Amino acid sequence: MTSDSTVPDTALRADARRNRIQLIEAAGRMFAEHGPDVAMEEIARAAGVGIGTLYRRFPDREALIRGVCQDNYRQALDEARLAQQDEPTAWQALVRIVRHVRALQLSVHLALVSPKVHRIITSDELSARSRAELLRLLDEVVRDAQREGTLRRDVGTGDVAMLCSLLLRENLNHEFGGDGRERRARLLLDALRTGPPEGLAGDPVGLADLDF
Amino acid sequence: MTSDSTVPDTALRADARRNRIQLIEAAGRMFAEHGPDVAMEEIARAAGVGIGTLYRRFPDREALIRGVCQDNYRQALDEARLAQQDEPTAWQALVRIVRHVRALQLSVHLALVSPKVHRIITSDELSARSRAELLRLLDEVVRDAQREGTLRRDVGTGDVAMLCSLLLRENLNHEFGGDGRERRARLLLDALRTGPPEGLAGDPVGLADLDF
Amino acid sequence: MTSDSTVPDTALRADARRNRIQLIEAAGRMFAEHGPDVAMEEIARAAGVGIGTLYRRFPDREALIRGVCQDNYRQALDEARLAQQDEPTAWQALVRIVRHVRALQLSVHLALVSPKVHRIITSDELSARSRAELLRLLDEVVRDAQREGTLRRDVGTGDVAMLCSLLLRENLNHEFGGDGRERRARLLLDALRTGPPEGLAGDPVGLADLDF
Amino acid sequence: MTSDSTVPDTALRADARRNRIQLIEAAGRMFAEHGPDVAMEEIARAAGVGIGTLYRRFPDREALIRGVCQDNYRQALDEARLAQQDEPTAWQALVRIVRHVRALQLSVHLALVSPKVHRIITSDELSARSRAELLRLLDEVVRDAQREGTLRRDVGTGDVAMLCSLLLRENLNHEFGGDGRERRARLLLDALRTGPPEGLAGDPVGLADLDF
DNA sequence: CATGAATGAGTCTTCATTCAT
DNA sequence: CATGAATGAAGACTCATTCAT
Repeated sequence: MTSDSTVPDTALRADARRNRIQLIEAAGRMFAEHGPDVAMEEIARAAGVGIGTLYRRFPDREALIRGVCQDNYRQALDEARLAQQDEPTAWQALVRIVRHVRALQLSVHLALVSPKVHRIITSDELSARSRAELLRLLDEVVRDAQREGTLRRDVGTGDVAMLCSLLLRENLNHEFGGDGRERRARLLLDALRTGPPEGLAGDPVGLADLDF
Repeated sequence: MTSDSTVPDTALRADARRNRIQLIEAAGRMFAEHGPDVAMEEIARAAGVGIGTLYRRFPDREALIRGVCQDNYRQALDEARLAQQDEPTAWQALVRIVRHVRALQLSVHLALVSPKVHRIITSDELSARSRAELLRLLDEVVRDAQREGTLRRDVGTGDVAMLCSLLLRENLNHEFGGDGRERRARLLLDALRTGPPEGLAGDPVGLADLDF
Repeated sequence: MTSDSTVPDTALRADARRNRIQLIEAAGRMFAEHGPDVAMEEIARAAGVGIGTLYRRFPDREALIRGVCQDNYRQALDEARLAQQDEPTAWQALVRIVRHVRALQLSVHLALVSPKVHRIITSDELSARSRAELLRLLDEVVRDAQREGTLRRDVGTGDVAMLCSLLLRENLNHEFGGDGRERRARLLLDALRTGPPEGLAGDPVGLADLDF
Repeated sequence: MTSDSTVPDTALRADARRNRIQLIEAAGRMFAEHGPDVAMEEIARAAGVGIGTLYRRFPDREALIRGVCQDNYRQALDEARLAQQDEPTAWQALVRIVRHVRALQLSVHLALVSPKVHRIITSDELSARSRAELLRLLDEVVRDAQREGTLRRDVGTGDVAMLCSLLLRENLNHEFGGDGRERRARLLLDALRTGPPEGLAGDPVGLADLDF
């Protein structure tokens, strides 16, 4: 669940490693709920450790954000690999990636929310590596799907990535109601398909359930 | 550019009204660049007034946010009305609305960024009225477009609104490079059309120019 | 009710004089209720004038405090003179002065409350004159009462003044309940009388109705 | 000198407890000298700690005021208990209480000075308990003295308490000069005695040495 | 003259980070 | 190592006073 190539897990005593994991998880939860400026002390409390321990593990807020996002990227990469391996067609792999690669949502949200966080994440070496690997994999799937004839030939991997990114910008807290997320994903996939649109599940969404 | 039905402009002395407008504009710029927590003093400086003047006009940060968003909503509504009036077909009106109603971007961004701001905006009476009017107008256009046969019949006004919202979640500052925005809008519109996709302008976007 | 030898009333236009009176009265009320630090703007509002008008009449807070207290002292002096004139015996005059010279309460309270105000009042020329006159008059009454044989000979005018001052320190707002004030005045007078104590009106005060 | 049943001293680290005591003492001194609105930073400086430490120990001004007054009440209660134990007659105990229970002076002064402080103190649970205990004790002494025949039977414990309160309203800073305080206490006690007044020590106080 | 808008210095309070226990 | 106490810089907000309308 949590890992960090810079500070190999095995270099830490069992209890120290447990603290690190708890901190990353707690920080992720707190960032999601209260934004990237939550009080460090709140995070420590949520992780069940003292503020001093937090700072021993992550020398400042920036390091903690990096830690959380690295964890994020690694999970996303794992999920994407599984999708590519398990699905019979490239299109199905793409669909699964687009619809289910949620792990990145927190990182994207944080970057979106704060220019400072954006800078932190884009300049992080470790995340950059996972990101590159992830895009390489997406690129394979995209090309395969185009070779299959299931994906429009006039879109590039970058286009697909941008649409994914759009989907990831869903609000972490106050979501649109109901099955909105699923409908949006399907509509976007329809935009990418060759051939006529699939039917949409559920009823058309009316004026209600909009939060803006 | 700026207006407010609660505190009619004409109730303010000329200089006071000018300050109010400058403050709303400066605040909008600063919120966009630095998020909803910019120092109030920075905003005042950007508007070229003293901090006291800011607080005289807007008793606290919340009031200022409300002011900015009310202004936003009103502009969005004006633009949407023009689109409906000027365009020959409902589909073209819809396209124009989807692609050009940018006025709301700041409000949506702010709401997205902070649960607190989300609460402030959704509970603001004046914004609520503009929002309702805007949705009513969108609803008309959607139904007309469906009657024309240009818009898929299995989507509702809410679906369209949600896709707009997705587009509005573009990043205010560090944009994807180039014509990304335009391509995304077109792809989304393709998802809504009846009939085969239009051709996309420009070249497929590759792996470069992605900011996550 | 209000007067000021420094700025003779007749030097002011009718409306200006009315403003001055309203300001002194409003300031007195606000000082009593909210202490000597009430916002100047509140005072102006209570007087029904703009803040600019207040500052035109009293160049700063200190001047306003002086104005209020001068008014106070003058009223107190008037009341004391009446007591001396009207009462048949010196003891009765003293009793009336001790029990009824309430006009000074606000000034004493303010001086008690804030060292700064204390300095302002004690250094005010005009108030000083009234105060001296008041003490001279009290001195006469005290000596007369001692000559009558109704007042203990081992107390001086200063002692009597101090007891008055004690009584004036009653709380302006949150008073002790009921007839406490009257009982306290009688008890103090008993301490000054020759001969046995008069009976106290009302029932002994129990533990209830104490606010400290 | 300082204690607090809510936050037992022993629950604090040695250095933290020392800070708490220093803060209460410094705050008491500063409140007495400059009123209940002294800058928090001044208090911190006077206590020799940083502003942050003050706020860690007392989350806001109100809490600090409560802390100071709780300390006050407890000291007053201790002194009163000693008086009751040590003095041979109830009258002597009463005299000692009336003349020497000075610990409360600061609390009474603060309550007198500001309605807000008054509210804070009267609504504080811990102070309320000490106050009740203090009054219960005074009640015993009053009844005993009446049984002894040394205290007027037409006064109640409430009357005595009110006179004490009057004495406590002495000015904290700019006192009347000289032995005024002692004379005032004696005069008040004379008002409460059965039998003829005791002689007053010192010379009658003249017109000088009056500060209003 | 009266008004109320503008100004900015002064306070309170929070929180990231450091360091003694 | 873990803890939580101490610190002070930073930012929100208030209000006395000045000045343009």
